[in-house]
Amino acid sequence: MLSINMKNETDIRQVLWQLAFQFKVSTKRAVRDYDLPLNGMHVRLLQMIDRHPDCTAQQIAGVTGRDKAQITRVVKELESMALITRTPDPEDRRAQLLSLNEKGQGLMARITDAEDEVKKTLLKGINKKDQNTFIEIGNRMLDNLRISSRSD
Amino acid sequence: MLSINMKNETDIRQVLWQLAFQFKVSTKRAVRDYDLPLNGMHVRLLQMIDRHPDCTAQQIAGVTGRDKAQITRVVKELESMALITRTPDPEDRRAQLLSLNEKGQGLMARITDAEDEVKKTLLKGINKKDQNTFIEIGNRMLDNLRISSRSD
DNA sequence: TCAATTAGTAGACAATATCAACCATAATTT
DNA sequence: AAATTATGGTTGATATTGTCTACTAATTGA
Repeated sequence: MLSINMKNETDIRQVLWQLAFQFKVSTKRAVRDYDLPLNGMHVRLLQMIDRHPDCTAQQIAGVTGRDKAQITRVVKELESMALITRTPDPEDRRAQLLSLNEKGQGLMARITDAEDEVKKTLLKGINKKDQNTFIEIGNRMLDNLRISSRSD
Repeated sequence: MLSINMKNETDIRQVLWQLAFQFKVSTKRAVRDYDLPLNGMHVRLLQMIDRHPDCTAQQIAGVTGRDKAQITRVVKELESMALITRTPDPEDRRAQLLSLNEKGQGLMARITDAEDEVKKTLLKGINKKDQNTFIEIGNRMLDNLRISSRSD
């Protein structure tokens, strides 16, 4: 057999890409199964706003690494769906503070249910210690990538 | 401080999404820095074909989980860029065997260079054992997701 | 032989990402 | 204060990626 199989060894890239893709697909399906009229970015932003109340679009763009134009659009959609409210930042009249309204919070609770199911599937048979190890190593990788892109 | 921060604990979702996104961005930048006229899917498919010579579009769709229509399109683009060749499968005249031609192989070598740099950055300071642990746990998660989506 | 599958294609469309130009406000410089 | 520069957000254009349906040709199985 020798080293003929080298090209087939599991690559970190494969794992990352596949994992992200499969997770996205699973989440999408779960959200759909819960009859939530939301796409991936809607879900993502609602979560961000839920986690960071009174954040600004700019902050979300920074944390997620997405383009601010994209954030603007999704935020506008969420507002037109009456899920979030935008209030001008008293400290800086250019900025707007984002927060979930009641309807948004209700939906968020159902999103959480849907995602918890996916998480339960994802983590089946993986003990707490391994989960933490995975997250810890993953975060170190993230730091590596973020640092390198800062000094572009 | 108490448990006020619970909502901010690092979530496996955050790690997966961020990692995939940042990795994609880094790879894209690296490919661009090498002046390779390719988008993400081009790169992805070239890699697949390089790793699995004489594979079919269907196999790629299966392994990556992507829609076969999408594969068809990218394959056609790669062919029109004269990077791959399609030969009818003698065993099954519906199928076509994909392989890199000389130009494709040359490009592939440069893609590998670009991606190796990203990988080097990603894995900086993470020892081999941790890398393997990460991949191993990641693969277990992948199996979980794949199994669950089979029995839809 | 005939029905059910399967590999690939094509069209339409939704979702996500990127880029540049722009406005209003804020911060900085002179 | 006036001019300049930087920042938060918006808009438009466009590229890329993902999904769904319908279709053809070839294969498989009963």
